[in-house]
Amino acid sequence: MPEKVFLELDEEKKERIKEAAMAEFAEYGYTNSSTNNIVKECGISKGSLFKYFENKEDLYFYLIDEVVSEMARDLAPAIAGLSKDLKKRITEYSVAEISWYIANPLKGKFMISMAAERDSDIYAKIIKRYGQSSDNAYLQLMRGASLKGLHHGEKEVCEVLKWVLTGFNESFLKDRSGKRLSAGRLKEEYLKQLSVYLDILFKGL
Amino acid sequence: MPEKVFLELDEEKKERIKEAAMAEFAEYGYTNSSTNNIVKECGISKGSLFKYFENKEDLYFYLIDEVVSEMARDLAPAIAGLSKDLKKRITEYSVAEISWYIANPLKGKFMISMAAERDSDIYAKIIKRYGQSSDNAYLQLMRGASLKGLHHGEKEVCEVLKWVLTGFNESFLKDRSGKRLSAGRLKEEYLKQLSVYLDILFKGL
DNA sequence: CCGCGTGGTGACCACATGGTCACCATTGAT
DNA sequence: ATCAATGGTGACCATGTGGTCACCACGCGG
Repeated sequence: MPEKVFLELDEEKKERIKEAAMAEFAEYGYTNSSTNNIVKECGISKGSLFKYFENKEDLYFYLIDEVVSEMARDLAPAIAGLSKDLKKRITEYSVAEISWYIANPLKGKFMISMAAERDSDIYAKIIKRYGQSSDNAYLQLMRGASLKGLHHGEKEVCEVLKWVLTGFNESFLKDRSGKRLSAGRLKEEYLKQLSVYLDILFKGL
Repeated sequence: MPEKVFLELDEEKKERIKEAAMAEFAEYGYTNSSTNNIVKECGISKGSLFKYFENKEDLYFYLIDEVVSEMARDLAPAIAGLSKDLKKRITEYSVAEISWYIANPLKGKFMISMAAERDSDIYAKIIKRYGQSSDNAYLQLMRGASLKGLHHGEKEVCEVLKWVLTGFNESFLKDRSGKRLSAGRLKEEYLKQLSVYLDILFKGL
Protein backbone atom coordinates (compact mmCIF):
# COMPACT_ATOMS: atom_id res chain seq x y z
CA MET A 1 0.00 0.00 0.00
CA PRO A 2 1.57 3.21 -1.13
CA GLU A 3 1.08 6.31 0.99
CA LYS A 4 -1.69 8.64 -0.14
CA VAL A 5 0.98 11.19 -1.07
CA PHE A 6 1.86 8.99 -4.02
CA LEU A 7 -1.71 8.43 -5.16
CA GLU A 8 -2.31 12.18 -5.08
CA LEU A 9 0.58 12.95 -7.42
CA ASP A 10 -0.34 14.12 -10.89
CA GLU A 11 -0.87 11.33 -13.37
CA GLU A 12 2.20 12.10 -15.49
CA LYS A 13 4.58 11.82 -12.55
CA LYS A 14 2.99 8.66 -11.21
CA GLU A 15 3.30 7.12 -14.64
CA ARG A 16 6.99 8.11 -14.92
CA ILE A 17 7.76 6.51 -11.58
CA LYS A 18 5.81 3.33 -12.26
CA GLU A 19 7.40 2.90 -15.66
CA ALA A 20 10.92 3.40 -14.38
CA ALA A 21 10.35 0.97 -11.54
CA MET A 22 8.72 -1.68 -13.72
CA ALA A 23 11.51 -1.43 -16.27
CA GLU A 24 14.15 -1.87 -13.57
CA PHE A 25 12.37 -4.81 -11.91
CA ALA A 26 11.62 -6.46 -15.24
CA GLU A 27 15.26 -6.19 -16.29
CA TYR A 28 17.04 -7.27 -13.13
CA GLY A 29 14.52 -9.06 -10.95
CA TYR A 30 13.59 -7.93 -7.46
CA THR A 31 16.83 -8.26 -5.53
CA ASN A 32 19.15 -6.95 -8.20
CA SER A 33 17.06 -3.94 -8.95
CA SER A 34 18.38 -0.75 -7.46
CA THR A 35 16.23 1.96 -5.97
CA ASN A 36 19.08 4.32 -6.85
CA ASN A 37 18.63 3.48 -10.54
CA ILE A 38 14.89 3.91 -10.31
CA VAL A 39 15.02 7.39 -8.82
CA LYS A 40 17.73 8.40 -11.31
CA GLU A 41 15.63 7.14 -14.21
CA CYS A 42 12.43 8.91 -13.28
CA GLY A 43 14.07 12.05 -11.95
CA ILE A 44 12.90 12.11 -8.37
CA SER A 45 14.98 11.97 -5.21
CA LYS A 46 15.59 8.98 -3.02
CA GLY A 47 13.78 10.73 -0.17
CA SER A 48 10.65 11.13 -2.27
CA LEU A 49 10.54 7.51 -3.31
CA PHE A 50 10.62 6.42 0.31
CA LYS A 51 7.92 8.91 1.23
CA TYR A 52 5.73 7.45 -1.53
CA PHE A 53 6.39 3.83 -0.59
CA GLU A 54 7.28 2.23 2.73
CA ASN A 55 10.19 0.35 1.22
CA LYS A 56 11.36 -1.47 -1.88
CA GLU A 57 9.06 -4.42 -1.32
CA ASP A 58 6.04 -2.17 -0.89
CA LEU A 59 6.81 -0.56 -4.25
CA TYR A 60 7.27 -3.94 -5.91
CA PHE A 61 3.99 -5.39 -4.74
CA TYR A 62 2.13 -2.19 -5.52
CA LEU A 63 3.29 -2.55 -9.14
CA ILE A 64 2.28 -6.20 -9.22
CA ASP A 65 -1.16 -5.44 -7.84
CA GLU A 66 -1.64 -2.72 -10.42
CA VAL A 67 -0.56 -4.67 -13.45
CA VAL A 68 -2.27 -7.93 -12.45
CA SER A 69 -5.60 -6.25 -11.89
CA GLU A 70 -5.21 -4.14 -15.03
CA MET A 71 -4.62 -7.25 -17.10
CA ALA A 72 -7.59 -8.99 -15.51
CA ARG A 73 -9.77 -5.97 -16.22
CA ASP A 74 -8.61 -5.74 -19.84
CA LEU A 75 -9.14 -9.44 -20.52
CA ALA A 76 -12.48 -9.77 -18.74
CA PRO A 77 -14.66 -8.95 -21.78
CA ALA A 78 -12.74 -11.37 -23.99
CA ILE A 79 -13.07 -14.11 -21.39
CA ALA A 80 -16.78 -13.52 -21.02
CA GLY A 81 -17.27 -14.08 -24.74
CA LEU A 82 -15.25 -17.29 -25.16
CA SER A 83 -16.60 -20.25 -27.13
CA LYS A 84 -17.74 -23.43 -25.41
CA ASP A 85 -15.71 -25.73 -27.64
CA LEU A 86 -12.44 -26.42 -25.81
CA LYS A 87 -10.11 -25.99 -28.74
CA LYS A 88 -11.72 -22.77 -29.93
CA ARG A 89 -11.88 -21.56 -26.37
CA ILE A 90 -8.20 -22.07 -25.76
CA THR A 91 -7.25 -20.46 -29.03
CA GLU A 92 -9.37 -17.41 -28.37
CA TYR A 93 -8.05 -17.02 -24.86
CA SER A 94 -4.43 -17.41 -25.91
CA VAL A 95 -4.84 -14.85 -28.65
CA ALA A 96 -6.40 -12.39 -26.24
CA GLU A 97 -3.60 -12.93 -23.75
CA ILE A 98 -0.78 -12.61 -26.25
CA SER A 99 -2.41 -9.53 -27.76
CA TRP A 100 -2.36 -7.93 -24.36
CA TYR A 101 1.33 -8.74 -23.91
CA ILE A 102 2.09 -7.23 -27.30
CA ALA A 103 -0.01 -4.15 -26.68
CA ASN A 104 1.58 -3.65 -23.24
CA PRO A 105 5.21 -4.62 -23.72
CA LEU A 106 6.57 -3.12 -20.52
CA LYS A 107 3.84 -4.52 -18.31
CA GLY A 108 4.16 -7.80 -20.17
CA LYS A 109 7.87 -8.03 -19.52
CA PHE A 110 7.27 -7.11 -15.91
CA MET A 111 4.74 -9.92 -15.47
CA ILE A 112 7.04 -12.44 -17.11
CA SER A 113 9.95 -11.45 -14.91
CA MET A 114 7.70 -11.62 -11.87
CA ALA A 115 6.70 -15.20 -12.73
CA ALA A 116 10.40 -16.06 -12.99
CA GLU A 117 11.44 -14.32 -9.77
CA ARG A 118 14.26 -16.24 -8.11
CA ASP A 119 14.56 -14.57 -4.71
CA SER A 120 12.99 -17.26 -2.53
CA ASP A 121 11.64 -14.82 0.05
CA ILE A 122 9.85 -12.62 -2.46
CA TYR A 123 8.86 -15.61 -4.57
CA ALA A 124 7.01 -17.14 -1.63
CA LYS A 125 5.11 -13.90 -1.09
CA ILE A 126 4.16 -13.69 -4.76
CA ILE A 127 2.85 -17.24 -4.68
CA LYS A 128 0.90 -16.54 -1.52
CA ARG A 129 -0.89 -13.63 -3.16
CA TYR A 130 -1.27 -14.78 -6.74
CA GLY A 131 -0.07 -18.35 -6.76
CA GLN A 132 -3.36 -20.05 -7.38
CA SER A 133 -4.55 -17.47 -9.86
CA SER A 134 -2.35 -18.62 -12.74
CA ASP A 135 -3.07 -22.30 -12.13
CA ASN A 136 -6.72 -21.48 -11.66
CA ALA A 137 -6.82 -19.59 -14.93
CA TYR A 138 -6.40 -22.83 -16.84
CA LEU A 139 -8.90 -24.66 -14.68
CA GLN A 140 -11.42 -21.88 -15.25
CA LEU A 141 -10.73 -22.08 -18.96
CA MET A 142 -11.55 -25.78 -18.95
CA ARG A 143 -14.46 -25.59 -16.52
CA GLY A 144 -16.20 -23.20 -18.87
CA ALA A 145 -15.80 -25.56 -21.81
CA SER A 146 -17.69 -28.69 -22.71
CA LEU A 147 -15.36 -31.58 -22.00
CA LYS A 148 -17.34 -34.23 -23.81
CA GLY A 149 -14.61 -35.32 -26.22
CA LEU A 150 -11.87 -35.81 -23.63
CA HIS A 151 -10.36 -39.27 -23.25
CA HIS A 152 -8.29 -38.44 -20.18
CA GLY A 153 -8.47 -36.99 -16.70
CA GLU A 154 -9.39 -33.35 -16.44
CA LYS A 155 -6.51 -32.47 -14.17
CA GLU A 156 -3.85 -34.05 -16.36
CA VAL A 157 -5.21 -32.53 -19.55
CA CYS A 158 -5.24 -29.18 -17.82
CA GLU A 159 -1.59 -29.47 -16.87
CA VAL A 160 -0.50 -30.53 -20.32
CA LEU A 161 -2.30 -27.52 -21.75
CA LYS A 162 -0.63 -25.25 -19.23
CA TRP A 163 2.86 -26.58 -20.01
CA VAL A 164 2.43 -26.38 -23.76
CA LEU A 165 0.77 -22.97 -23.79
CA THR A 166 3.28 -21.33 -21.47
CA GLY A 167 6.13 -22.95 -23.36
CA PHE A 168 4.73 -21.84 -26.68
CA ASN A 169 4.03 -18.28 -25.52
CA GLU A 170 7.48 -17.95 -24.07
CA SER A 171 9.14 -19.13 -27.25
CA PHE A 172 6.87 -16.99 -29.42
CA LEU A 173 7.58 -13.84 -27.45
CA LYS A 174 11.30 -14.58 -27.54
CA ASP A 175 11.39 -15.14 -31.31
CA ARG A 176 9.30 -12.06 -31.98
CA SER A 177 12.14 -9.71 -31.00
CA GLY A 178 13.87 -10.13 -34.36
CA LYS A 179 10.91 -9.58 -36.64
CA ARG A 180 9.24 -6.22 -37.12
CA LEU A 181 5.62 -7.01 -37.81
CA SER A 182 2.41 -5.05 -37.43
CA ALA A 183 0.13 -6.09 -34.61
CA GLY A 184 -2.28 -7.59 -37.11
CA ARG A 185 0.35 -9.71 -38.87
CA LEU A 186 1.74 -10.80 -35.51
CA LYS A 187 -1.66 -12.04 -34.41
CA GLU A 188 -2.01 -13.92 -37.69
CA GLU A 189 1.40 -15.50 -37.27
CA TYR A 190 0.62 -16.43 -33.68
CA LEU A 191 -2.63 -18.09 -34.67
CA LYS A 192 -0.95 -20.07 -37.42
CA GLN A 193 1.80 -21.39 -35.18
CA LEU A 194 -0.50 -22.02 -32.22
CA SER A 195 -2.90 -24.10 -34.31
CA VAL A 196 -0.07 -26.46 -35.23
CA TYR A 197 0.66 -27.19 -31.59
CA LEU A 198 -3.00 -27.51 -30.62
CA ASP A 199 -3.46 -29.97 -33.47
CA ILE A 200 -0.67 -32.06 -32.08
CA LEU A 201 -2.28 -31.99 -28.66
CA PHE A 202 -5.80 -32.78 -29.76
CA LYS A 203 -5.04 -35.38 -32.39
CA GLY A 204 -2.00 -36.91 -30.74
CA LEU A 205 1.59 -36.90 -31.91
CA MET B 1 39.57 -22.84 -15.05
CA PRO B 2 40.62 -23.15 -11.46
CA GLU B 3 44.28 -22.73 -10.62
CA LYS B 4 46.25 -25.94 -10.26
CA VAL B 5 46.53 -25.22 -6.53
CA PHE B 6 42.87 -26.12 -6.20
CA LEU B 7 43.08 -29.29 -8.24
CA GLU B 8 46.00 -30.45 -6.12
CA LEU B 9 44.08 -30.14 -2.85
CA ASP B 10 43.15 -33.36 -1.14
CA GLU B 11 39.84 -34.81 -2.29
CA GLU B 12 38.03 -34.25 0.99
CA LYS B 13 38.74 -30.51 1.00
CA LYS B 14 37.86 -30.07 -2.67
CA GLU B 15 34.58 -31.82 -2.05
CA ARG B 16 33.80 -29.62 0.96
CA ILE B 17 34.40 -26.48 -1.07
CA LYS B 18 32.44 -27.64 -4.09
CA GLU B 19 29.49 -28.71 -1.97
CA ALA B 20 29.37 -25.46 -0.04
CA ALA B 21 29.57 -23.43 -3.25
CA MET B 22 26.96 -25.49 -5.08
CA ALA B 23 24.58 -25.28 -2.14
CA GLU B 24 24.95 -21.50 -1.99
CA PHE B 25 24.52 -21.01 -5.74
CA ALA B 26 21.59 -23.44 -5.89
CA GLU B 27 19.83 -21.63 -3.06
CA TYR B 28 20.34 -18.00 -4.05
CA GLY B 29 21.33 -17.93 -7.73
CA TYR B 30 24.58 -16.50 -9.01
CA THR B 31 24.34 -12.83 -8.09
CA ASN B 32 22.81 -13.25 -4.66
CA SER B 33 25.24 -15.89 -3.58
CA SER B 34 27.94 -14.62 -1.27
CA THR B 35 31.54 -15.73 -1.38
CA ASN B 36 31.64 -14.80 2.30
CA ASN B 37 28.97 -17.40 3.04
CA ILE B 38 30.76 -20.00 0.97
CA VAL B 39 34.09 -19.65 2.77
CA LYS B 40 32.32 -19.59 6.11
CA GLU B 41 30.43 -22.76 5.24
CA CYS B 42 33.41 -24.80 4.09
CA GLY B 43 35.85 -23.42 6.64
CA ILE B 44 38.50 -21.85 4.42
CA SER B 45 39.56 -18.24 4.26
CA LYS B 46 38.56 -15.66 1.70
CA GLY B 47 42.15 -15.43 0.54
CA SER B 48 42.30 -19.14 -0.19
CA LEU B 49 39.11 -19.16 -2.23
CA PHE B 50 40.51 -16.43 -4.45
CA LYS B 51 43.79 -18.26 -4.82
CA TYR B 52 41.89 -21.36 -5.94
CA PHE B 53 39.65 -19.48 -8.36
CA GLU B 54 40.22 -16.29 -10.31
CA ASN B 55 36.92 -14.84 -9.17
CA LYS B 56 33.32 -15.70 -8.36
CA GLU B 57 32.42 -16.33 -11.99
CA ASP B 58 35.36 -18.67 -12.47
CA LEU B 59 34.19 -20.71 -9.51
CA TYR B 60 30.61 -20.78 -10.78
CA PHE B 61 31.50 -22.01 -14.25
CA TYR B 62 33.93 -24.55 -12.88
CA LEU B 63 31.09 -26.08 -10.90
CA ILE B 64 28.81 -26.05 -13.93
CA ASP B 65 31.44 -27.73 -16.08
CA GLU B 66 31.95 -30.39 -13.45
CA VAL B 67 28.35 -31.26 -12.84
CA VAL B 68 27.28 -31.08 -16.49
CA SER B 69 30.00 -33.43 -17.61
CA GLU B 70 29.43 -35.72 -14.64
CA MET B 71 25.77 -36.03 -15.49
CA ALA B 72 26.58 -36.67 -19.14
CA ARG B 73 29.06 -39.36 -18.14
CA ASP B 74 26.59 -41.03 -15.75
CA LEU B 75 23.77 -41.04 -18.28
CA ALA B 76 25.83 -42.14 -21.27
CA PRO B 77 25.34 -45.89 -20.76
CA ALA B 78 21.58 -45.50 -20.31
CA ILE B 79 21.37 -43.37 -23.46
CA ALA B 80 23.34 -45.89 -25.46
CA GLY B 81 20.86 -48.61 -24.58
CA LEU B 82 17.61 -46.76 -25.34
CA SER B 83 14.82 -48.40 -27.34
CA LYS B 84 14.04 -47.37 -30.90
CA ASP B 85 10.34 -46.92 -30.27
CA LEU B 86 9.77 -43.24 -29.52
CA LYS B 87 7.44 -43.65 -26.57
CA LYS B 88 9.57 -46.30 -24.89
CA ARG B 89 12.65 -44.27 -25.67
CA ILE B 90 11.32 -41.13 -24.03
CA THR B 91 10.12 -43.03 -21.01
CA GLU B 92 13.45 -44.75 -20.52
CA TYR B 93 15.39 -41.54 -20.92
CA SER B 94 13.15 -39.59 -18.54
CA VAL B 95 13.44 -42.28 -15.91
CA ALA B 96 17.22 -42.29 -16.21
CA GLU B 97 17.33 -38.51 -15.91
CA ILE B 98 15.00 -38.27 -12.93
CA SER B 99 16.85 -41.11 -11.21
CA TRP B 100 20.04 -39.12 -11.54
CA TYR B 101 18.41 -36.05 -10.02
CA ILE B 102 17.13 -38.10 -7.12
CA ALA B 103 20.45 -39.86 -6.59
CA ASN B 104 22.33 -36.54 -6.73
CA PRO B 105 20.05 -34.08 -4.96
CA LEU B 106 22.56 -31.28 -4.48
CA LYS B 107 23.90 -31.42 -8.02
CA GLY B 108 20.34 -31.73 -9.26
CA LYS B 109 19.23 -28.61 -7.40
CA PHE B 110 22.30 -26.82 -8.70
CA MET B 111 21.49 -27.71 -12.31
CA ILE B 112 17.88 -26.65 -11.93
CA SER B 113 18.88 -23.33 -10.41
CA MET B 114 21.41 -22.83 -13.19
CA ALA B 115 18.72 -23.35 -15.83
CA ALA B 116 16.62 -20.72 -14.08
CA GLU B 117 19.42 -18.18 -13.63
CA ARG B 118 18.06 -14.67 -13.92
CA ASP B 119 21.20 -12.52 -14.06
CA SER B 120 21.19 -11.58 -17.74
CA ASP B 121 24.97 -11.34 -18.00
CA ILE B 122 25.65 -14.78 -16.55
CA TYR B 123 22.61 -16.25 -18.27
CA ALA B 124 23.99 -15.26 -21.67
CA LYS B 125 27.28 -16.95 -20.86
CA ILE B 126 25.55 -20.12 -19.74
CA ILE B 127 23.56 -20.24 -22.95
CA LYS B 128 26.68 -19.64 -25.01
CA ARG B 129 28.38 -22.64 -23.44
CA TYR B 130 25.53 -25.07 -22.90
CA GLY B 131 22.55 -23.45 -24.59
CA GLN B 132 22.18 -25.83 -27.47
CA SER B 133 22.92 -28.89 -25.42
CA SER B 134 19.56 -29.02 -23.63
CA ASP B 135 17.59 -28.30 -26.82
CA ASN B 136 19.79 -30.74 -28.67
CA ALA B 137 19.18 -33.42 -26.10
CA TYR B 138 15.55 -33.72 -27.20
CA LEU B 139 16.50 -33.62 -30.87
CA GLN B 140 19.02 -36.41 -30.28
CA LEU B 141 16.38 -38.37 -28.44
CA MET B 142 14.09 -38.13 -31.43
CA ARG B 143 16.74 -38.58 -34.08
CA GLY B 144 17.62 -41.92 -32.56
CA ALA B 145 14.02 -43.13 -32.68
CA SER B 146 11.96 -44.38 -35.57
CA LEU B 147 9.52 -41.61 -36.40
CA LYS B 148 7.26 -43.64 -38.64
CA GLY B 149 4.05 -43.11 -36.73
CA LEU B 150 4.24 -39.32 -36.46
CA HIS B 151 1.47 -37.23 -38.00
CA HIS B 152 3.17 -33.89 -37.48
CA GLY B 153 6.38 -31.97 -38.06
CA GLU B 154 9.44 -33.27 -36.29
CA LYS B 155 10.41 -29.88 -34.91
CA GLU B 156 7.00 -29.14 -33.44
CA VAL B 157 6.63 -32.59 -31.90
CA CYS B 158 10.06 -32.17 -30.40
CA GLU B 159 9.11 -28.88 -28.77
CA VAL B 160 5.86 -30.21 -27.37
CA LEU B 161 7.77 -33.09 -25.85
CA LYS B 162 10.30 -30.71 -24.36
CA TRP B 163 7.63 -28.47 -22.79
CA VAL B 164 5.65 -31.34 -21.35
CA LEU B 165 8.63 -33.30 -20.04
CA THR B 166 10.29 -30.30 -18.39
CA GLY B 167 6.96 -29.21 -16.97
CA PHE B 168 6.24 -32.67 -15.64
CA ASN B 169 9.70 -33.16 -14.19
CA GLU B 170 9.58 -29.82 -12.45
CA SER B 171 6.21 -30.54 -10.91
CA PHE B 172 7.22 -34.08 -9.93
CA LEU B 173 10.38 -32.92 -8.20
CA LYS B 174 8.46 -30.18 -6.41
CA ASP B 175 5.75 -32.54 -5.15
CA ARG B 176 8.27 -35.14 -4.07
CA SER B 177 9.49 -32.97 -1.18
CA GLY B 178 6.50 -33.93 0.96
CA LYS B 179 6.60 -37.68 0.53
CA ARG B 180 9.29 -39.89 1.95
CA LEU B 181 9.61 -42.76 -0.45
CA SER B 182 12.37 -45.19 -1.24
CA ALA B 183 14.20 -44.69 -4.52
CA GLY B 184 12.48 -47.76 -5.94
CA ARG B 185 8.96 -46.62 -5.02
CA LEU B 186 9.73 -43.15 -6.33
CA LYS B 187 10.75 -44.54 -9.71
CA GLU B 188 7.56 -46.60 -9.80
CA GLU B 189 5.46 -43.55 -8.95
CA TYR B 190 7.28 -41.49 -11.57
CA LEU B 191 6.69 -44.09 -14.25
CA LYS B 192 3.00 -44.34 -13.41
CA GLN B 193 2.44 -40.58 -13.58
CA LEU B 194 4.62 -40.07 -16.64
CA SER B 195 2.77 -42.73 -18.62
CA VAL B 196 -0.49 -40.83 -18.10
CA TYR B 197 0.96 -37.71 -19.67
CA LEU B 198 2.63 -39.57 -22.51
CA ASP B 199 -0.68 -41.29 -23.24
CA ILE B 200 -2.31 -37.91 -23.54
CA LEU B 201 0.40 -36.76 -25.92
CA PHE B 202 0.46 -39.82 -28.13
CA LYS B 203 -3.28 -40.50 -28.31
CA GLY B 204 -4.44 -36.89 -28.17
CA LEU B 205 -6.46 -35.13 -25.50
C1' DC C 1 6.53 40.74 6.53
C1' DC C 2 6.20 36.88 9.31
C1' DG C 3 5.41 32.04 10.57
C1' DC C 4 3.95 27.71 9.37
C1' DG C 5 3.26 23.59 6.90
C1' DT C 6 4.07 20.80 3.07
C1' DG C 7 6.82 18.15 -0.39
C1' DG C 8 10.98 17.39 -2.01
C1' DT C 9 15.99 16.79 -1.50
C1' DG C 10 20.64 14.49 -1.37
C1' DA C 11 24.35 13.92 1.92
C1' DC C 12 24.68 10.47 4.96
C1' DC C 13 24.32 5.84 7.57
C1' DA C 14 25.20 0.96 8.58
C1' DC C 15 25.96 -2.89 6.23
C1' DA C 16 27.30 -6.30 2.68
C1' DT C 17 29.64 -7.21 -1.50
C1' DG C 18 33.74 -9.16 -4.49
C1' DG C 19 38.39 -8.91 -4.29
C1' DT C 20 43.43 -7.77 -2.39
C1' DC C 21 47.65 -8.13 -0.03
C1' DA C 22 50.94 -7.74 3.72
C1' DC C 23 51.75 -11.05 6.84
C1' DC C 24 52.51 -15.55 9.04
C1' DA C 25 53.29 -20.68 10.03
C1' DT C 26 55.30 -24.70 8.33
C1' DT C 27 58.26 -27.14 5.75
C1' DG C 28 62.56 -28.78 3.64
C1' DA C 29 67.24 -27.71 1.89
C1' DT C 30 71.42 -25.96 2.96
C1' DA D 1 70.48 -22.23 12.56
C1' DT D 2 69.15 -19.92 8.50
C1' DC D 3 66.88 -19.05 4.40
C1' DA D 4 63.37 -19.53 0.78
C1' DA D 5 59.33 -21.07 -0.71
C1' DT D 6 54.66 -22.37 -0.20
C1' DG D 7 49.91 -21.93 1.08
C1' DG D 8 46.78 -20.06 4.08
C1' DT D 9 44.86 -15.97 6.48
C1' DG D 10 41.69 -12.09 7.70
C1' DA D 11 41.84 -7.11 8.16
C1' DC D 12 41.10 -4.05 4.74
C1' DC D 13 39.39 -1.57 0.41
C1' DA D 14 36.28 0.53 -2.98
C1' DT D 15 31.82 0.21 -4.29
C1' DG D 16 26.98 -0.30 -3.97
C1' DT D 17 22.83 -1.27 -1.14
C1' DG D 18 18.15 0.05 1.16
C1' DG D 19 16.82 3.47 4.00
C1' DT D 20 16.91 8.11 6.98
C1' DC D 21 16.63 12.81 8.22
C1' DA D 22 18.06 17.57 8.84
C1' DC D 23 17.29 20.91 5.78
C1' DC D 24 15.20 23.90 2.23
C1' DA D 25 12.02 26.33 -1.15
C1' DC D 26 7.61 27.71 -1.68
C1' DG D 27 2.90 29.19 -0.93
C1' DC D 28 -0.58 30.77 2.00
C1' DG D 29 -3.14 32.88 6.00
C1' DG D 30 -2.44 36.41 9.23
